[in-house]
Amino acid sequence: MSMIKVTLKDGTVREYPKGVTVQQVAEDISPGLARAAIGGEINGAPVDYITTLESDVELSLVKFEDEAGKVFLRHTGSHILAQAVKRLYPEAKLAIGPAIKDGFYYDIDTDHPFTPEDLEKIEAEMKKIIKEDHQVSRFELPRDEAIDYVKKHGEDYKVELIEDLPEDAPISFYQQGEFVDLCAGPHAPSTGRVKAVKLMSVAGAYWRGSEKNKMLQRIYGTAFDKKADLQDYLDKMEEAKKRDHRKIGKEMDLFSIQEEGPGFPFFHPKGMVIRNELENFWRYEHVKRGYDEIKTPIILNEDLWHQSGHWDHYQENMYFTQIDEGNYAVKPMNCPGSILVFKRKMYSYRDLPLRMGELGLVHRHEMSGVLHGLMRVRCFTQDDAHIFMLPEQIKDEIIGVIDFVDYVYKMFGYKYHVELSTRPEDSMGTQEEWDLATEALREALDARGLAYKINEGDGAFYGPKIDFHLEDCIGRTWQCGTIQLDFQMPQRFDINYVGADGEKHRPIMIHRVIFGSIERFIGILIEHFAGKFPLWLAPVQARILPISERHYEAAKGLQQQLSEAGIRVELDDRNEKIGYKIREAQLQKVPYMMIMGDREVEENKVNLRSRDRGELGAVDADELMASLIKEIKEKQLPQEA
RNA sequence: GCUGUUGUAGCUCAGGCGGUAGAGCACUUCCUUGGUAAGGAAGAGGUCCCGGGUUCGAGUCCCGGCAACAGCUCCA
Repeated sequence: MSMIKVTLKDGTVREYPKGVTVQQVAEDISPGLARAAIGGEINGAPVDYITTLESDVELSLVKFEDEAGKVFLRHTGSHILAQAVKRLYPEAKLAIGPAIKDGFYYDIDTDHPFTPEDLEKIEAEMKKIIKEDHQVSRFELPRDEAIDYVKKHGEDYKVELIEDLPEDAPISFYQQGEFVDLCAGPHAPSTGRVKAVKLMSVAGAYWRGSEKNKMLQRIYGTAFDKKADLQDYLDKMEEAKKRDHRKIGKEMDLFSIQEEGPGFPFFHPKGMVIRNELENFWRYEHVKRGYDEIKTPIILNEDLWHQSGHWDHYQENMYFTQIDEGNYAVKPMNCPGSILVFKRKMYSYRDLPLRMGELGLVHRHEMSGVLHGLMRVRCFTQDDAHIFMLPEQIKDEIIGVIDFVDYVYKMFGYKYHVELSTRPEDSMGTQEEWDLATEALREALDARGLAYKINEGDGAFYGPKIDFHLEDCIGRTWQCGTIQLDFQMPQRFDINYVGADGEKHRPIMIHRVIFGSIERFIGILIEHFAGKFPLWLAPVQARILPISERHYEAAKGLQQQLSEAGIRVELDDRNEKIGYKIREAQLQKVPYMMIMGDREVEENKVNLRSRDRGELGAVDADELMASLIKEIKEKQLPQEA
């Protein structure tokens, strides 16, 4: 019998007979390890416990707590789900069922719509399957036999999947008990390894992700190897949902979205404070970086949109209107307006780069199903800017914007990831221009050493873009900042500058936003801080809480003093106990509470309580004011106790 | 837009089998003047999302809209 060498992660080498399984190796290394681990990786590629080793390999074992281990387990979870569904609904056809972040799903085609009660039944059946502890085994079939096999079982979707597999790909099946599924693996060794499972929700999903195809039912679930981990996960999700900007927005009375205007948010007084602070900050930072500010109209003649290409490439997202006999459109983007401002006069090459910023209100007809609080709306303010420049200025300008975005996001304590979106199918311009533009963005990213992923075909219709994505409370990511390089609009609008040679030349254009949209950015902001805004953004920065009526006058004096210093302060002179007033202020996430009773009034002090750090003790009124102003000016982030 | 779920007081929610609505919080008034997360009492407050239909009678049953939520697709 021939022997093979298995090199383990720690460098030790062992010899085994050819055909040894990963599980046997694990058992051999340490008796019991096979219970603690779930599979392995060979050269970084995950493999099952049941995988047999045919030649010399480097093997590392995957444990339950590893990310890879969770994927194994959840993949098996999705098979258990499919098995349970087939037991309860034998006519159901299976599509695909992968592991995803935090769980798994399975797409199922059946006329029976799954209700929440059905999910409970299915989950109960899954627990039975887990208890039955079926061994998971793998087998391969030649292509024809594989197709016959799934056809025989009426799994039409699987037929399609096999037909689309590459010619030489092995076609593998996984079996657990009576259930067999086409699957590349890897899997947990047995269904009993899945110790905790929970079905989360059902939703529609198109077969192969195309809305032209039939909509299937997707059941989402999650699985863990310990019951306690599942509970932790559910608790965490519960906790995260408390940060939902829609919930906090209502509780703190920041904004609302009414039935009368789906996707058109209303900003309340306290929400406006945040908006205005952000805009003030935005203006200050833009002036510092050499931007001018403009404002262009919301409604413009239809011809303009023909010229810009929006008519051909963006029409289904636009709102239209009529004025006198003329056709007009509500702007979905600010660029054409900016270009008209550029075109009003002749610029010299000495004026470039010309950076024109605009807090521009745009309207886009988004499909009803995609609206989501402030994150996805139908009218929003882009913190836009268009940079007109010479070809040799491209790289520096892009880098300048990348640094600008980084500066702003870091200031809020955000983590972000970057994507580079390339040419979409519906687009204009030549491939050379697109290649050039894409390459310029790539170079700038590389120059800054930023990691990014490529988002194929997701660019704007006029150019490729760099996208900056921020996370919400439950880990969904939202595109905020973006930098788009555009060779098209300058041509379409025939804009020029006069070069050193006295001739006309075509400038190149960058479209960019930092916040993305003020609305979305506020949504992210709310979830990021869970409503506990830094002092400079807090709608109410301080609340004065007098102990009883006889302290009202001194409290009013302090309120006056703070207001005059520009601090947003409220006085709670309701006839309530101090504990009650503190509770309310705390729930409203007011950064500072100033308690005034006999002691404080007598000594011209306040007893300061911080939202994040609790009681801070008596502070002299003047000192207090100075420290508040400092904290606001420095835009300090909240400090936890 | 598609699939599923939901829509009752300002907010969060109850209302088995059809008989014109209830709780807690918030609000108003009174009592209480209380020192770091809810003092007490009384009161006011509802086109039960909208429009049809069935019925002697619809918050409840049927049909059609609208909106929200989860996901898909699409995007800042």
